[in-house]
Amino acid sequence: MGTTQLESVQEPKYWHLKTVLSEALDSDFAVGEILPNERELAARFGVARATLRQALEQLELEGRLQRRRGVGTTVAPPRVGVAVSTAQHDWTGGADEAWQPIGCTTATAPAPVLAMLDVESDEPVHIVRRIRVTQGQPVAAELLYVPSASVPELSAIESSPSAARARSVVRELHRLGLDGQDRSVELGSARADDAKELDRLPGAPVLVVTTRYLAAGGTAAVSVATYRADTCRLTFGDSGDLEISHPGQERHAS
Amino acid sequence: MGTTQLESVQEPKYWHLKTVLSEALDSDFAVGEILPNERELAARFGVARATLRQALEQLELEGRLQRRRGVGTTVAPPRVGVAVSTAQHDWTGGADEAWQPIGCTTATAPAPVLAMLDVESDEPVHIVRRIRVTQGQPVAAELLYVPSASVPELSAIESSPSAARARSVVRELHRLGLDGQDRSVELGSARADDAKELDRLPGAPVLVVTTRYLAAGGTAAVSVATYRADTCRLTFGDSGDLEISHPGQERHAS
DNA sequence: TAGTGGTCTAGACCACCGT
DNA sequence: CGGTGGTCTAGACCACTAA
Repeated sequence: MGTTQLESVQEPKYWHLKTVLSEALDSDFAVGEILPNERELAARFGVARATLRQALEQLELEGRLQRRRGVGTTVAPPRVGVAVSTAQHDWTGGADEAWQPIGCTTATAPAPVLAMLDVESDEPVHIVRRIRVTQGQPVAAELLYVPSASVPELSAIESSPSAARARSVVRELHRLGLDGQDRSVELGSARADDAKELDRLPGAPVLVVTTRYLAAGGTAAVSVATYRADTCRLTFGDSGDLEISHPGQERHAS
Repeated sequence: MGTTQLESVQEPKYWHLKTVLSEALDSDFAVGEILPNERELAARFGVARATLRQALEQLELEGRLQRRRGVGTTVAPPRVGVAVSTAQHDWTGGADEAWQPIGCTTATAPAPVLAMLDVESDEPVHIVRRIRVTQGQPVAAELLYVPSASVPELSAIESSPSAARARSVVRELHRLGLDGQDRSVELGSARADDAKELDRLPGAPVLVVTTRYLAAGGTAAVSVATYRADTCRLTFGDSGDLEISHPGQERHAS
């Protein structure tokens, strides 16, 4: 009769811990503040460190915490909204929020990408490496696969430096007007090279945005961009191709 | 001199394990096949079970494996592409791929949702619960927040059954033509109730799609949909509002 | 060098599923 | 019931950062 939910102790410890910590973050901590270290937190809650870590991992996954080896655990700022639509493809460099070409190689594309490109399996394509920086922080690393056919004017300058050739490829790509673009988003884990660019450890959760750029009835290029899942909120502006506003830039815990 | 990368053994065991397993999955296993259990796999690779589990978790995160308590670990099929755009909002029920209204309550919206709605903090809104099913599998659970002002014709029938009222709200919502929709995607972990609908454990990784439906110059409704991150690939059709095709329905390991 | 988070171990018990 | 994955423990050592 009087038993108010005495049976529901089936809840795992780490899950309960996560809830408690989450509420503490809302009320007792400011953004950027550093938490006590894991060993102390574990002792304070009377659990093993592995259990405490399971809770912290969840909170980091949700973008509430940020952990750095050798430093500590800090309260993360709200996720930054990054626009993923309306031809950011048109900006090459410089601006405060833009893609920065890093380098360019020529090789055959991996199978999943090949399936989206209109090229032969053994035909090498340009692979441009770009980094997206927002508010001083790297948020995404991209591989842009561009068939030679899409940038016919690029034959002679093969021996130019990698970063310069990257810019050339992107510039040439601009000359093709885009007819549209297919896009998909899925969860992934950062490869070693992506992790390095994103200042994360390998295996960190990322949002993989695959974009197929359509031009002249075919696939002009394919982009595979990996966004930091802990710090990013991808925004899409479907409002009738109007100017995209910056919707939820400010959002706080409540 | 002749040392070819002898120093790079800094790679964590679980990371190397993941790579080895991933390649084994590509070559030696078919979709749906069950793997040896964790204790045996750990023994076979000469690592602790916790380490083996770390590798399996990564592979599950990437949608390569599916694990079910009491059953075992199976090879997952390729992720299913689910369209997240172009008014699926217009289908109420029945079709093979659609939202199924489950129930409806009336309460005040949580703070983040409130910030997107044009209502007072204490004003209750309709909260419609819907499930999205694709190919017989539940892929998403949604909470649709609808201010009373958006569905003015709905006053009298308060006492109808929950599922019926859910359908009514959605039907009424259709009468407003949509002017557009803002959408964002971020990583989250499944709440207990969502996890139940999605046939997953609480905390499972999900893609949270937040949509703001615009009508008559204001926000007509806000949808918060949580998609299973392990089985779903969200697709967006930006190709000039054309008919959306079903792009990567077939993709295999290579 | 001291302190942090990241990795790893070798166990134990529990919740769940099918038989 | 036996077997599976899920949770939890109490340690140990390592890689990294900053003072």
